[in-house]
Amino acid sequence: MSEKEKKKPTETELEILQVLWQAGRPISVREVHERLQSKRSTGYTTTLKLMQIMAEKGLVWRDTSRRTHLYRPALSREEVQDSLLERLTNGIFSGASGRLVMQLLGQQKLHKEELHQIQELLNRMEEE
Amino acid sequence: MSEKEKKKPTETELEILQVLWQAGRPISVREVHERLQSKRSTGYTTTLKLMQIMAEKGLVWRDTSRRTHLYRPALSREEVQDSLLERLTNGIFSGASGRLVMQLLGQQKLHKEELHQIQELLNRMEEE
DNA sequence: AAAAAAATACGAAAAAAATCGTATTTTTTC
DNA sequence: GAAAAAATACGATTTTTTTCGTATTTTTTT
Repeated sequence: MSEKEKKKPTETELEILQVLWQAGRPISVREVHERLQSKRSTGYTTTLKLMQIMAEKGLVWRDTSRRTHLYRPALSREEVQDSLLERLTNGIFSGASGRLVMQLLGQQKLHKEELHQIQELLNRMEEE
Repeated sequence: MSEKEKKKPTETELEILQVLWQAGRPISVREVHERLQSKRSTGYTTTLKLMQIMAEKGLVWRDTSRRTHLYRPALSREEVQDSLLERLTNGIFSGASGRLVMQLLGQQKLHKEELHQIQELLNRMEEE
C-alpha cells in the first residue's frame, strides 16, 4: 500500500512517453530521439539524459541486459490521462466538469460511433 | 491581427489566475496572497514578484493609479480552459477525444441538469 | 586490426521558474 | 509627528528542468 509516488511527468517527459506509447514495444534511445525530431531539435545526448532521469524517477523501465538499452513506459497512457484530467477537473474546471464536456463536444469532431457510445453511457448514468 | 501572444501560464501563475477569477473584481497582491495561503506557503514578496512578472507578460492587468495596485486577469477563465483543453486533445488524448469525454463522464459526478444539457447537445450534433 | 560509428555515463552549463531579502516610499496608528 | 505597518521595486539566490560536451566502452566497417 501507500504507493504515493510522484507521477508528474514534465512537458518534455510527456513527449517521450508519447513516443513510447505509440511505439507499442520497448525501443532504444536512438529510436525515441529520431521519432522526436519532428517536434524538438535537440541533441542525442539530451534525449538520452532525459530518459536516464526518467528511469531514475520510475517513469520508464529499461532493459539494460544488452548494450543498447531498451525503454518502455512505466505508466500507461490511461493512467497519465487520468491524472491529467483530474488536475483539470479539480483545477481550472472545478465545479464545471459539465462545461468541460460541453466544450469538448463542441470543439471536437467526433465520429458517430463515439457519439453513440457517449449517448449510451449517459443513458446508463441517468438510470441510476 | 496576429495577436499571437504566448499565453502559457505556468502552474503557479495558473493558481494566481484562479484566485483572480474567483474574486471577480480587481484585488490587491495582499488579497491574492492571503487567499493563496491555503495551498502554498511562500512569502508575500514571492507572490508580489510573481504578479509583477505576470503583469509584464500580459497575463494580468493592473491599476497602479493608487498606492495599492489592483490586479485583474487579462485572460478569461474560458480562454485558458480552451487552450488547456486543446493541448490535451492534441497531446495525450489526440485522436481519442471520445475517450476523453467518456473518461470524464465516468470520473465525475455530474448533476442531472448537466447530463441533460449534454444529452441535448449530443442530439443536436447527431442530427447533422 | 585499425578506424569509424554507436552507445552509455556523468558532470556541468544554460534556461526557466520560484523564492526571498533589503531598500525605499507611503500610509496609519498612537 | 514619530514609530509602526503596509506597499512596491528589484536584484539576487535557489530550485527545477533542459541541454550539452567529453570520456569511455562496445560494435561495426573496411
